Amino acid sequence: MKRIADSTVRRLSVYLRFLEESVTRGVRTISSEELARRGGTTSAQVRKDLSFFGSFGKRGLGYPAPELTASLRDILGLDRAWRVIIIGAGKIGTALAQYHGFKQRGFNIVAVYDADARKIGSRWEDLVVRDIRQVERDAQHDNPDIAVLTVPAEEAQAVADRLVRASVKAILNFAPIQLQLPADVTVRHVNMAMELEGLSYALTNRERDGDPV
Amino acid sequence: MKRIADSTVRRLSVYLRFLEESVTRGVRTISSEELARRGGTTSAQVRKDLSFFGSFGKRGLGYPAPELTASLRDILGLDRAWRVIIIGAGKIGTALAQYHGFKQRGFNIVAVYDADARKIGSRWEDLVVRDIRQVERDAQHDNPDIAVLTVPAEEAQAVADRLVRASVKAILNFAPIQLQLPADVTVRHVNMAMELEGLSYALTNRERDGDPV
DNA sequence: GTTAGTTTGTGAATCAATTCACAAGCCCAG
DNA sequence: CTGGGCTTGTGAATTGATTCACAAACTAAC
Repeated sequence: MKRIADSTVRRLSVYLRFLEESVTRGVRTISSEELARRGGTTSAQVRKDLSFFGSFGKRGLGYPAPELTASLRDILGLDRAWRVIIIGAGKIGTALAQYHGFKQRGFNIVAVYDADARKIGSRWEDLVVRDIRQVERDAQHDNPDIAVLTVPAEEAQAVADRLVRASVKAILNFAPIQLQLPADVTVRHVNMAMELEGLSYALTNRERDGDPV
Repeated sequence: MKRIADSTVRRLSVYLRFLEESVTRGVRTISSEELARRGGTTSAQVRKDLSFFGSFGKRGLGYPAPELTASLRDILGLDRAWRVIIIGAGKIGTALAQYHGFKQRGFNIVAVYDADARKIGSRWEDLVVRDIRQVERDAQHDNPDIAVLTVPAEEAQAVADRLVRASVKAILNFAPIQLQLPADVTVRHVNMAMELEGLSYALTNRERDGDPV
């Protein structure tokens, strides 16, 4: 199979969310045009994205919503539960750990870690904050699939190195630095400072880039 | 001036962060090669990105770190303070409101809104949670530049419409839906569910896409 | 002042993503 | 069971982003 672009996978996620909502509303069939409108793209793009994975629609009719939903869940690997650990029991880490939307979508938080002795041992719902230094050892029986990194930028690389030693193959990084990692580890970045700066740029250069004010 | 790609602006942000750190360490000069290594890209890419905005380096030597930092701050519009409002006083909104890194970088939170009567009126640091229904009126004197949207997906579009009426021109959207907005409003998305699903896809299809396991 | 060694800035070339455009296939009405 | 009206699936064309590759410009050493 051909390599699928990141941007394609992102869009599948967007389609899936809208599809799930449509299915609960009882929608049976949906067109690429409708998916495009709600996904902020074009119908050709939707059809091309889906065509990488197969032929899901009926000409003249559209896509069967429940079946397409199931196919996308399968493609994205969402029909199993993933074991997630959170590193960093600060503001963001806390908010994420308490957010139940993750578990609902199959991302189960199995442990929380921190380096701060004052936080280690404290309890959150049914989890106890553990010492980051035991993550390599813990990983041998916990087998975490995904690590969410919410530590300060200065510590992020060192923690990431630990995670690599613990055989974690996927990292969601909230620290505003580019992690240096082996090629078999997948990283996604969530960088609010970067997004805000992007907005700052857009506001500052509005005229330049041709948006009518 | 030519339209600058989003991906370019994102990278400038990354370069800036590393440059600021380098300057505090006393670094005087930095090469495109070094910026590339720390920014997860190539030296040609760094030079091309910077060349859209001018000629900042000296051949044979590299870029003067303090001057380049200042230029990037200027390009990104970071030499002024931006007025930010947060909509949604839930877990994420709370975490963001309390995060002082924003103010440090010139993004001042001037108000927090919610629709829930139980939250309205409660105090956070020096802010009082306001009723979302007054955002249009408040905007006339508060003049917010950027709105951070941390409300449930179902409400996000309705709130975004309010923000448009309040003349907000930039939105940072944490809700997992694609907002429909006029062309003169810039949106950036932070979608953790999407990023996690991207990791799920990568883990599921690891072999396919050629990463040695 | 000359030379060796660097590193930038940038057109040209390549690679990747998106859009176009239309044949093929399906539904439904009559 | 036939024709009109839609919508998919997909090569081809286009647009956009990245990488290549090298002349130009600088430093430092002698």
